[in-house]
Amino acid sequence: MLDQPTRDRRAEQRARTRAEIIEAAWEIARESGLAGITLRDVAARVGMRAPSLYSYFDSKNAIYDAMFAEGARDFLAGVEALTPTGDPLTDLRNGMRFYVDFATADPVRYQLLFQRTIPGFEPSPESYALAVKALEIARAELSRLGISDPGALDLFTAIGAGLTSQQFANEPGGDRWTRLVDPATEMFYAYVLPRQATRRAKGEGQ
Amino acid sequence: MLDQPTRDRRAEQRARTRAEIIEAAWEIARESGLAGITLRDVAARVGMRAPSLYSYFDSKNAIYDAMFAEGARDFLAGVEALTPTGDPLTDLRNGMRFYVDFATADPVRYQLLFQRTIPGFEPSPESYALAVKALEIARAELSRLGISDPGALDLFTAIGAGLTSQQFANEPGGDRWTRLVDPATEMFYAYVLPRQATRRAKGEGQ
DNA sequence: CGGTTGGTCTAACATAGTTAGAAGAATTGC
DNA sequence: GCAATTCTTCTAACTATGTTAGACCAACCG
Repeated sequence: MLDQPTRDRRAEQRARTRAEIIEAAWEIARESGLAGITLRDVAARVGMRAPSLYSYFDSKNAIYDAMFAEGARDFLAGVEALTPTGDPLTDLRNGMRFYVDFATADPVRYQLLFQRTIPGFEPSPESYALAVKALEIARAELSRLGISDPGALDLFTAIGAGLTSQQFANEPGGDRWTRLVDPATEMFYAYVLPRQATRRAKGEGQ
Repeated sequence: MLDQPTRDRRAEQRARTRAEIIEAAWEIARESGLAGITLRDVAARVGMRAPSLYSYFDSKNAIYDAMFAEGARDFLAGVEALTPTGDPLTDLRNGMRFYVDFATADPVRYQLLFQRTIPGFEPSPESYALAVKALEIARAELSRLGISDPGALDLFTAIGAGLTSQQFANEPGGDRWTRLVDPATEMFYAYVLPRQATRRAKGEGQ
């Protein structure tokens, strides 16, 4: 029973250091912006010199990618935690509200996840898949609410993205746009409702 | 009649060179992205070395600012060229259509004007004022259509911005979101119409 | 205990934006 | 017409940043 060490202490230490590096990068990003991250600063914050980071990440973009993956996991977890009530308007409102809250809770994270703002950075397929999965859940949920037109989902996400991006671009920290989540949801729902009814009447929905 | 030279040839030459530099910067941006502009490349394209550009612009960001101003002037000219028909739905559609077309016609220009994507770059007040003026025209137009609720304008711009940003972020070059301009406009109009009627009935509008 | 692996370092490179200061060209003033 | 001034361009260099090469040292493994 005392044979083979079940823990790989080396790997554990390595994972801890990686997490520490990511955390330092988040801190710097929140203080100086996403683009304000420099490897020398990150390294200094974890008590290293810049080149040492390359034992843990292949490149600066690999650090961004790890941050992206972390953010995408948080987003996915939040989406999965949404508990549909069955009332379409309420569920739509909660969905858009979650999106906007997620964005305003950590603008830097939002910028990394949903805006193409780091020159030369693209998330790896694995990281991106997390974000895609969250959207797929949203799509399935809308479908469950009877909104199966793909254009409707695109329109819905565009409204959420528009409110958020306008907020950040024109009045960061304020709520001039984000306070429009409820009316925007009502607008959207009022628009898709009759179409949905028509489709159902024609036997297209289910 | 032959006294004082009415033309300042020096200034004219200077203005020409400045324009040439800006044009070279646009070319590089369209080829390699906004962030792909390097002063050495720009200089090479106009037959100079990088430091010489500093005779014409205080910094790289000053070049971005001149590009921003040029784009904002184009946008403003387009907005002013919109000729309202008086039919609200048509005018709204034309307005959003113009915005989306302007964006897709030159993504790099759109990125510079409407997204915060160049680290450390902020348009100068003079340049920004041009963009603000365009929005002011849009606001006045909506007001003329009877839509005087400020939230309505914000919602309208958010929809346009959302469709555009989703298009660029998720399917650059395609039309999955931009083709939703017409339905989105109808959705918006159907939403504000009754409210507008109510306000008018109450004597709030004019 | 000796060899291997892994982590950290210093030194250095390439590419950026930017500055200093010299050299040359164009314009202006007498 | 020439001298002084101003403008333009250049080379050289500085700083900052991502990244690589290679040495050193400690920890682990047989």
